[in-house]
Amino acid sequence: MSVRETILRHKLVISKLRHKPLSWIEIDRILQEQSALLEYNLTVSQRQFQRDIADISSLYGISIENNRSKKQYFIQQDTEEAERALDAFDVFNLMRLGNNSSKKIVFEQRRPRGTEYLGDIVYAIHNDRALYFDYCKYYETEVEHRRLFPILIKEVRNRWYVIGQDLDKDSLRIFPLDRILALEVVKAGKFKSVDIDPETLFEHSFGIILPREDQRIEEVILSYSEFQGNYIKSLPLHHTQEILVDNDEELRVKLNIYVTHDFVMELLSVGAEVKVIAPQSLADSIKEEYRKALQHQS
DNA sequence: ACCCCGGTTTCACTAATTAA
DNA sequence: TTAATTAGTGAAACCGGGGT
Repeated sequence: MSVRETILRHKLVISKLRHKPLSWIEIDRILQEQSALLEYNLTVSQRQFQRDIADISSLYGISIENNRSKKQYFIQQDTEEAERALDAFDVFNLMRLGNNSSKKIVFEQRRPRGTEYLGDIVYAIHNDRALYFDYCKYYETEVEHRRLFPILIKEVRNRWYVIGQDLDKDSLRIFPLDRILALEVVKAGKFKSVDIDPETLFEHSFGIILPREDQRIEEVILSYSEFQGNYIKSLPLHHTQEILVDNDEELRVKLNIYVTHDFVMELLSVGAEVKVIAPQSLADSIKEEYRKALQHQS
């Protein structure tokens, strides 16, 4: 009957349901078993369980539904957000339950990600507001004031970015949120029409680097070692990734993207695990990078 | 000692779905 | 189509903990 019990119950229900759908009878049984195991009483009435479902939905954005023909509850998961919500929920619980500086859980060290501004920025985008903020170009040293008309926010590799029209420079700019300070949402009606489709803007970009004016989308074919191929299969480089060959010698994939600097760096980061099949220009620039790297070492 | 609050249970009822 | 079963909802009462 404590808050702790409620949270524990939510966690248990979600993790079990995530594993497989369960009927109320089964859920009740699981809660009973766990109550015997732990020193908490997690058993509740079915009515309360209904409220839990509602609470879980509003707290974590995870929606539990019932399949009436099978009489089973299950987690409705057909969106990316739902998946994200579950991830966030896992981490949340890890941090809560593994509390008071347990040495058994090691989190990656990271700086604040600027996510505290996410809400404001989303609001500004929806309501055609401008953003005024200070931007630290190089960590903490110099700060410049920026005025931006935000168009979209995007997450790339655990970092959030806001993309918009710079009101002073009158061009499209990208700012990582973790270097934004003192953000203000300001009314700025006149800077409206920006001719950009957020859906397609980054469609063929590897990360958040926008292609140059004259840059073309290229068909990139890569051959990964079997070992590295497993990573590539589970976490595709790009949503256009297509598997051409998958055997015990190589994983060959095709991507349709702009070859930008960050993409080249990504390929370099796995060293000899990847071979560029096409285009030749990319293979050349990889070779060139390695050649320079060799020269740097005495 | 007392009250208040929030989570919980109980109960009565409705809605949806399946079985007959 | 109807009856039966079960999920879902609302209201009221209950109860334990925390604060005054």
